[in-house]
Amino acid sequence: MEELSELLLQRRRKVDALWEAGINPYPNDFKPQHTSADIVAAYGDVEQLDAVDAKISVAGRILARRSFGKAAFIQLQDRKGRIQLYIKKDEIGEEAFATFDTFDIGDIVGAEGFPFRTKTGELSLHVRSIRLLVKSLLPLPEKFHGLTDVETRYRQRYVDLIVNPEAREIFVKRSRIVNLIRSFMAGRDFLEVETPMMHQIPGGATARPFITHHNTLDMELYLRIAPELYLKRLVVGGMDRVFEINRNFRNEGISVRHNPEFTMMEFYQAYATYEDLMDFTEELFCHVAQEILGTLDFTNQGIDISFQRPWKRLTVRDAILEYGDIEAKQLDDHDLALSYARSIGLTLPDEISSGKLLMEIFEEVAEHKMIQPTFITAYPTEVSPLSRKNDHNPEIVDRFELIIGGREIANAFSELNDPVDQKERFLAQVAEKDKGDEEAHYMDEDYVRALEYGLPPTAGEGIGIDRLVMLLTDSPSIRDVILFPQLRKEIK
RNA sequence: GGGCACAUAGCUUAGCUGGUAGAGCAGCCGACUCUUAAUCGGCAGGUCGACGGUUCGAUCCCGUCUGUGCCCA
Repeated sequence: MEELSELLLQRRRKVDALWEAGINPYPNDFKPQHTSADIVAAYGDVEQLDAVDAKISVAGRILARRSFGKAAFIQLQDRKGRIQLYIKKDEIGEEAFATFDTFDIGDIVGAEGFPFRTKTGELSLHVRSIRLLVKSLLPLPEKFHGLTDVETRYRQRYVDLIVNPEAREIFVKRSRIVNLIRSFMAGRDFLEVETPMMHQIPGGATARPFITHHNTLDMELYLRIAPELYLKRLVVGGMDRVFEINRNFRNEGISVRHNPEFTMMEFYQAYATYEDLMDFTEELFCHVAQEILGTLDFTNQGIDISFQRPWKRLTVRDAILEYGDIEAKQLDDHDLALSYARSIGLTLPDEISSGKLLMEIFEEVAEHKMIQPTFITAYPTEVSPLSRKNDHNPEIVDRFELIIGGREIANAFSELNDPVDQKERFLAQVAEKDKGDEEAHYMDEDYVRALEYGLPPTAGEGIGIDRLVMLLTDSPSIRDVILFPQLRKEIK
């Protein structure tokens, strides 16, 4: 048995005392008929409440307590918010008041009473009866500063949610954002589907996968890094408009922008191009921002961001020329571009390809500077093994990434649907993998077979939901928008 | 993986040049029938993240480890 501080022993003794008195400290027979928000909605505008003879019942956690000997106020928190309760000895009786006196901050109670206003005008519940529903054994953080230690906030999110209303608001907003996206997609006749999270061949992105093992099949499996190849198989199957909102897993570093598991929406639309998806993305993001924020102009971490359309569109090359300190002639010459890249601090091998070099320079000099929504287009073919080649220039593909606040938020392209070309691109990736590139694609023969049946001309897109939520909730870290972010093992 | 910073009571924290810790809230006892960071009186609560080292003596200086944050790869 662990040693408990006096503080924790006191609570445990109270529970023991309740059991001894024949009172269950964990009953489950109280049915609240109202929430704190119901009371505000019904009586928030009513000045004279003397005549109101409503019977209100609420349940929630005691967050604060102000006692006066024969009367007391408590702050009750339920799923909708907070409401003040007024408890008077005269009203509930001597015995009940003595019991009430043993209730602690953190306990969950059920109460019944009628609405009234205090002398200072605060809408409150005048309690006729109050019962303990759950005895809490652990003290909550203090009322004024709340819980600020970030480690505890992430490890014990339940405490964060109890004492920090702004934490709860973020997750309420997150839920609303996802719902808005779902209904937007449904409104465009997209079908929501679920494809495997466990892949025999990880594909659809350049990333290191998590590896697991299936015992009965005695087979290695990979947690998916993207659903892309399965969703496009569905388009082959005639499901012309599909989307999936779900988790991807990438075995990479953890930072304010990266969690090993994160949420993406991927969607595929047959007979559409990547250019159609730029318009689509503007419409979707503006719809969500308007509903969540009530505006298209907002601030994120102190920086003004505007979703006013149309959004800027730039090629990778033009973005480098605009934001970097390099001339076109220099950038277009491989050797000059390489020495430029090294001059700005990049460590690159001599044999780096032109496409990879271009992307390295782009990420170093341009990406983080693009604060306003910007579609970056004309990606090198060799870094885009699943994208359709541009009809006029086979060195680039019909692809865009959406950058907002200096971060990649979405990635989309017209899909490569030529099975011969796709097989060649896979083989090129396999060659890269053999050379030691752990992020290169695997060969997926079945995916090529699906393309051989015929993938309609299609465009597809992935949107990082966590990063979108960060943007719309003004959160500095991805951990603030993921309920239980990944952390190291807790030390005892 | 590299650099910098942080770890003191349940929570939020102070702690000088090295002499084994102080507060607010929460808690306990008492007073108080309209408070809202309620108020007033009293009390209790600490292996100073862990392990080593230096020292007569370490929360403090040094090293290693663990966890966390920020920056970089």
